[in-house]
Amino acid sequence: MEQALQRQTAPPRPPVEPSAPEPMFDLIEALFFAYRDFVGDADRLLLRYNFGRAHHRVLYFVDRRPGLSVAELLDLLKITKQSLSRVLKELIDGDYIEQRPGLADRRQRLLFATDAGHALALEIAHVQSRRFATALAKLPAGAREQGAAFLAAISDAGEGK
Amino acid sequence: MEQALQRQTAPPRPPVEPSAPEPMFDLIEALFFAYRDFVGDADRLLLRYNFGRAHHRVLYFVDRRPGLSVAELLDLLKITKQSLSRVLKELIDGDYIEQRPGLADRRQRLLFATDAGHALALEIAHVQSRRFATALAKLPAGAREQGAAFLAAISDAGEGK
DNA sequence: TAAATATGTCAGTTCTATTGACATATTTCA
DNA sequence: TGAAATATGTCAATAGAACTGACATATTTA
Repeated sequence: MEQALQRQTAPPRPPVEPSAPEPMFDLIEALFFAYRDFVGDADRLLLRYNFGRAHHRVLYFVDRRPGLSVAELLDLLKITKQSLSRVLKELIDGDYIEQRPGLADRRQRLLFATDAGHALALEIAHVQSRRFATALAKLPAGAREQGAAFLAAISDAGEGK
Repeated sequence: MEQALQRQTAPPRPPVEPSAPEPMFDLIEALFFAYRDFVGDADRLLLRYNFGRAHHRVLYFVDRRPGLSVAELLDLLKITKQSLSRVLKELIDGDYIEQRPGLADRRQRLLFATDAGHALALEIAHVQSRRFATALAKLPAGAREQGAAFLAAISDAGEGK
C-alpha cells in the first residue's frame, strides 16, 4: 500500500530569546551545496592521478603563484607544515612541482609547477570553469561580477588575499 | 640587507591549444576562500563539544529537515552509510539527535534533533549568518538574493534540493 | 658569534572517509 | 504466502588528510 509518507514534525521547542535574528539558512545551504559539487569536479579528475583534494589545493596555488614559498603556501592553506609535507613530497616526486632555492634568501624553497603540473592544474580549472559558465548562462548579466564580489566579501580577507 | 624580494617568474610553457577559454580563476579562488572561512566559524564552535565538521553537517540537516531518514541524509551528504554511522552514533549518544521508527514504514529510523541539538545547530547558524550579514553590509541592495541565486546555480541541483 | 628564520623530518595521533561483507527487520510484489 | 527488495545497522580493514611535539640543518640578521 503506497501510503503517502507523512513527514513527522519537529518536536516543540522551548521558547527562545527573540534577540537573535533568523539565521540565513538559504545562504548557508546554498554555499554548502555549491562547494560540495564544485570540489566534486576536481575530485573525479584527481582520482586518475591518485591525488586527493590536498594535492589539488597545493598544485593550484603553486601554479597560480609561481615562486611561492613554503611559508606563504602554509598561510594560504591554513594548514600545518607537517600536513603539507607529505602532499608536497608526492607532487615533487611525481614531477608536478619543483623547488628552487630563493634568489634573495637561499633558505627558502620556492615552488614552481612543472609543465605536467601546469597542465593538470589547468585541466581541473577548466572543468570547474565549465560549471561556472553553465551557472552564469542561467543568470542575468553581471552575475559573474556580483558573484565574485559576494564570495570575496564572505571570506575574512574581503580582498582576494 | 633588506633586499627587495623579487619574485621568480613562471617557467616558459609549451604552446597551448587556443581552443579552451581562460579559466575563471577569480571565481575559483573566491569560492575556495569563502568556504574555508565559512566553515572555520563552525569548526571553532564545535571544538568545545569535541565534534568535527562531519557532526555539524549531520546535525544541521537533521535540525533543518526533522524526520529525515538515514537514506535521505546519506544522499544529501553524498557519503557512505559507514561514514555516517560513527558520527550519527556519537550525536545520538550525546543526546543531540534522536531516532524514531517511521510511521508509515517501520524499517526507517527517522532522525530528529533534541532540544540540545537544536540549540547547537542554531548557535552555529547564527555565527555563520553573522558572517553573511557583515558581507552583505558591504554590498549593494539585492546582494543576498543575487548571491543565493548564484550559489544555487553552481550546485548540481540548481534548485535548493 | 648568537639568535632568529625557513625549511625539513620523525613519530605518534585523530578524524573522516572509504570498501566489502554480512545481519535483521520490514515491506512489496509475483 | 513466500521470495525479493528495501532500510538500516555493524564488523573489519584501510586510506587520506589533518594534527601536535620534538628536533635537525642551513642561512640570515642583529
